[in-house]
Amino acid sequence: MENKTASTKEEGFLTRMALNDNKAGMEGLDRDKINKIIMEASKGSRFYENELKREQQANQRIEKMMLQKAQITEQQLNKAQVQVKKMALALEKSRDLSRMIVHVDMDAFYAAVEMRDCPELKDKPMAVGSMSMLSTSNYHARKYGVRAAMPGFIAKKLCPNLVIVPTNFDKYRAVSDEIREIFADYDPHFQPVSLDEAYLDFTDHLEQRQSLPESARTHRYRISSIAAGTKLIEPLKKEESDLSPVLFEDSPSSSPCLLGSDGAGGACEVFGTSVEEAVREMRFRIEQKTTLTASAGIAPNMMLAKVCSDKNKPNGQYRLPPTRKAVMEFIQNLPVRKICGIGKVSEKMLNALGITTCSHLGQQMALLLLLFSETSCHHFIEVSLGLGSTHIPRHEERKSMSTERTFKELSKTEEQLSLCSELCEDLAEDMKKEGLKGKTVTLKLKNVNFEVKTRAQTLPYAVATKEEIFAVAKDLLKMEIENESPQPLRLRLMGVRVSAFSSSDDKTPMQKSIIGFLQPGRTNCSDSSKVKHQKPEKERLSDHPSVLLQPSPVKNGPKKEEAHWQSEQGDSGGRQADEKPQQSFFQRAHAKRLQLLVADVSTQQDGYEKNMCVTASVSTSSEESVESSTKANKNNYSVPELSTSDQNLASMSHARPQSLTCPVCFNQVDTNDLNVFNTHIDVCLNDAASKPKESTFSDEESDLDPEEERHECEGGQRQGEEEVEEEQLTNGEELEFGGVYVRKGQCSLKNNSVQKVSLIKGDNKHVTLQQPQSCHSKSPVFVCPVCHLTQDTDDLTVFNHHVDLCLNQEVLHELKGQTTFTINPPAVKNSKTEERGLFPPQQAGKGKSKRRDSPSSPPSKKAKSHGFCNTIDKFFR
DNA sequence: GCGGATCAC
DNA sequence: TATGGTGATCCGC
Repeated sequence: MENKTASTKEEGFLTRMALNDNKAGMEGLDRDKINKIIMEASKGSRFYENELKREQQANQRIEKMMLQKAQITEQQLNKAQVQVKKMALALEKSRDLSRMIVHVDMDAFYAAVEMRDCPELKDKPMAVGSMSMLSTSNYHARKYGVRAAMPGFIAKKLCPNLVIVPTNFDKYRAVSDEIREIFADYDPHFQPVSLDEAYLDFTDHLEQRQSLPESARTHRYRISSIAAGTKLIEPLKKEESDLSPVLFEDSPSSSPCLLGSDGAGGACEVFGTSVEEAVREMRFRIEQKTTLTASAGIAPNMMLAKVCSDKNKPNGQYRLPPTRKAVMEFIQNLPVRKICGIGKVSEKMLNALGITTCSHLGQQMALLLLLFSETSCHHFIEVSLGLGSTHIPRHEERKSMSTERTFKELSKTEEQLSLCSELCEDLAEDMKKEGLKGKTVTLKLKNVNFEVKTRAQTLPYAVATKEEIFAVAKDLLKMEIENESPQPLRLRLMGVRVSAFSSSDDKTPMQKSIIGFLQPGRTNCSDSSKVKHQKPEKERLSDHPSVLLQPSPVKNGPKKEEAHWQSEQGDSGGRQADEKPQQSFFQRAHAKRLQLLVADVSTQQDGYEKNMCVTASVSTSSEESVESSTKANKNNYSVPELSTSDQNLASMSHARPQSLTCPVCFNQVDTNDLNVFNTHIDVCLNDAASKPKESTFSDEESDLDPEEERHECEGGQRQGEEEVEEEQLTNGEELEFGGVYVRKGQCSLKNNSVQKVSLIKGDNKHVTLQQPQSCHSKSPVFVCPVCHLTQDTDDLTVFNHHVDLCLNQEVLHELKGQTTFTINPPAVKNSKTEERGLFPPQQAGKGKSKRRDSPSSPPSKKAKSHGFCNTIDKFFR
């Protein structure tokens, strides 16, 4: 019995992890032997157990699907069949066989580059990566079952002689640039998929090619002594590498060289005018330029081209003729797993229905229509007809940016917060390079059992700086820590992602945005103008199993390492994050007010700012330690020193594992439930509204519990500074700045470093900026009066910038007619007409669907802002 | 909008 | 000793 369970488990694991000899160079291997070794190396590990769990989940999905299948009636099936026929007919009508789509894929790219640069590796089994993970392997190693995405230590068991070379992305990027230069000669709008892969549309080139003189289709061999057709395996010498092919260069050699001639140009080869010849020429040029080989597929659409490029790998090409007959024959026995977008799980689900090839897909379409989602079915039916994208999409804007890191178990809160802070810093740096700002921050966690969790929060404004991102990520992390307490979170990976990027307008000056809004009929080319297609009503079983398909490989944006390159290709202009934005009248007026406010406060900030310098230098050094250890060995993450502010954070979260700080009353709210927390804030805001001119600013310490108070006094080293500050403070003094009142805080206790600044808005509601909460806290804590989030900075300029951003967002919302932040009924009323007049219908619709909480709506995060009336007129009155 | 899951490279 | 990082999409809530 036990044996049986064990073997079932092993089968389950192998379903996911076993060698698939799909991959080129993997045919005819001793599968059983290889799988046995993989199993022995994996069994009992946490990874193994997690894979089993996932396998079971997949099986449950299949079971559910099979149950549904059993309930399908003949009638339903017939009806679906009619529908399928209709769909197929429509699709057939739209079939376009006129394009010449090429998919190029470098052979074992990273490994090939390393072999080129280190000839000793040529005859050895080698792989690129680390003992933890391999990126790719050469063909020699593949004979042993060593493949990409396999951990190096297992690969070593399969092939003890395996040489593992660490990755060198700079090098691959450089080679990739060379290849892409060639791609651009055939299709200037080619689409890179990764460093070593791209889709090209050869249609236009072929048209032009017909009238190209033979000389323009003639290319020299890089090394003249090598006869045509043989592979170039010698390493490139420096002086040779500069020899370039004749085509597309202002080459003087107008007359074709004779094959095998030893003249100045060396041996030449003349390429014909057909698509095969053109692709062969491109591959030839790649090889001459880089000494690396590429494979290519030629077909009338991208889906087929991708499959074709795999057909004659390595160093080969395959052309699928552009006829319906040829396409359908090609598809006939093609395993579904070969289709881009159908992965392990989808394959398994389809297999469970008896579908293994694309022709099965066509035969079972009616069934699939009843069992799968509309998106999936659409993809399936297209695949079954051999259809795919016939035009290569232009550069698409990225939708998210993230950074994540795997490390040895990390369980201490302060270390986790510190790491989180670093990830945010790295991410902010990357985002700055592309001038991105996003509204959604997502924290990703993987525990030591390989269980992955994501936690996201969407803000009403876009964030970009480390402080802004960390402010959110930190809260998300703390929440998870608290949820797990008293057990610690035992992490092996942490990641931070920012998405929901603002449109280019949001990144550019406010003035432009406003003008854009006010110009009737002009589309404000923002992300919100790109509205997703509304899904039509589904005509299927209500609870269908879903297969998550990647409808088109091209939809995937560039991988991170290509982002830079992409932006060089694309427009990218005028989007620098450090660009000083032109300010609108509104912005200037408001900024001035804030500056006055901040200047006043900051005269009391010198002490803090000095401390900030210390903090900054500490975190810089810790960044380096991670940076280097990450690059050298990802699994050797060393915990950096905590910055002072992070230590404070850590200790705070330790002291109060179940609480969040209310930005209004500054009491700790004993919950980790955001809804509860929001309700609390709502109550506070209501209180603040009903009790103007007091209470938000409390000059006694009753807000803090005794324990908190004691903590605060432990630090003590800032006493001197505190005293100076106290001298500068006038208790209860209010300063008015154009309708915004600032009341400087007072400190009744010597050691109390609490300094609160109340903004009293036109409607007499108090917004509080909170300064350091405790003596040992070297970084003051600012709570944004607009978004109410703790801003993890003690730099007033940064904080000021953040508040500005928030306010700007609100102004934008106002102008768009999104009235989230107003409580003024008239604003709601007005906005409706504005929506119609000024915005494209989708946008108006979006605003409508998004934020029309009825008055009876329960308190929510969105509602919490209702206490502040940040309408334009109120702000700038 | 969120979270889990799948997929590609 | 040891199983990645980045980006995208889909689906069910």
